[in-house]
Amino acid sequence: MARWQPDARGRLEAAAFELFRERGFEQTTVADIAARAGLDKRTFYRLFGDKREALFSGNGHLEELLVRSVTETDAGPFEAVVAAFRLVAEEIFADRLELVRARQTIIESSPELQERELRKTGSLVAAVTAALRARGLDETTATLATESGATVFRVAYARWVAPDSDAPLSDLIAEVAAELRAITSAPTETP
Amino acid sequence: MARWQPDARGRLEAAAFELFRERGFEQTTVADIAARAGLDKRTFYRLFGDKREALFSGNGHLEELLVRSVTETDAGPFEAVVAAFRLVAEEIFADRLELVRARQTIIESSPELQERELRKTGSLVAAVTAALRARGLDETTATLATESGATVFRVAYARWVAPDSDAPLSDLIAEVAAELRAITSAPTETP
DNA sequence: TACGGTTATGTCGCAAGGTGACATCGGCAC
DNA sequence: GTGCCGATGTCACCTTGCGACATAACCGTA
Repeated sequence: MARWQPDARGRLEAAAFELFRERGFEQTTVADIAARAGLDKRTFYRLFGDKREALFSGNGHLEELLVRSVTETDAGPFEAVVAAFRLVAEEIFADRLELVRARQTIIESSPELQERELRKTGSLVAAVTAALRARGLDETTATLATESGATVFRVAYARWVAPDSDAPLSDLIAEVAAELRAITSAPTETP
Repeated sequence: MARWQPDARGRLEAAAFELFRERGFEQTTVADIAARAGLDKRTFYRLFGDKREALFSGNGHLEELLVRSVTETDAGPFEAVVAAFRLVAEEIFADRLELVRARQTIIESSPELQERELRKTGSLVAAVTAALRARGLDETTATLATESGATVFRVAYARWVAPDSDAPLSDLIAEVAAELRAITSAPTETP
């Protein structure tokens, strides 16, 4: 997979991450990234569709894990999705807090990157929904379960990434899921 | 608000909408849009931050309506959000099905526009969340209620826009909200 | 009505994103 | 070695988006 020098793709990702941290996303040129990786701009565009994509390569792995988890359980749809996110939290995020925070800082600094992240999570959600449907659930139920699960994850994730947090992500997910149940369960009428 | 010719902004929006329908988003150049509106490319960029923005101008109005609705009720957070979306459905969407469908077709044809839409709804959500917090709710509850409400809206909206739908959007929202309650209310264990 | 000031618009130039076409070079099979 | 193939580089190009400056239309006012 690597001929001239090993792992061109990996080098580009690393270079991009460094430069985005050093100068910010918008102040970094694709040519800069390529140069730091010892490659040409054109090569970057052959490996990544986009300048932004260099930051979003782990998503394939994530999706695979989520889909597998949701597929291999018999739990109710919402529970299955929450469990899948907790698995991901432990397998992928747990021991990478600092890295995740740095990445998050970069993303928050650029509207373009926020948009891209939204789309990425959107396609994760779509994949998980498809997996639920493959278990025989109807479209609406599957979508609702996945989206709610994703919302729970996002809220928990935001708490986890916050500078003063210390609870494990997986625990936070469980807590937030419980809160969501409380809010939606009974129509509260306050006169 | 209009000096040389009336409503430059409106003319640009209309031109963009037309051209996006005729040739597609990517095949349309900002210069094309400006030309059809009888203006210059540079003028377009003074009125819109982006080529994409030409499609997302109604959002201000929407946000205002949502925030007002959520602010002026005493209902529980989730109920308040759902009610706000139903109001928007009636006030803004109800009699514009064809327009909305055309717009949706355009958006679905371009990843860039999908990202933008995601961000737009994201900022709507943020505004509504802020409104709920102003009512004294804590961050997590407010976020969860808003995000869940938005999910309900999205699912209902998707059904409504689908080519074979006929039920009013507002009714669909109510139905989907009920389904969400069913899914999250009781932890289903299927051994 | 002539004036100056304000404001929208036009013109010009340019950096950067993104892409197609073609050249080149390293490795591999034979 | 020869020759092929795939990864990379080079070049040219279009579009987005923006800064700087020029221009023209409208406004109030004397």
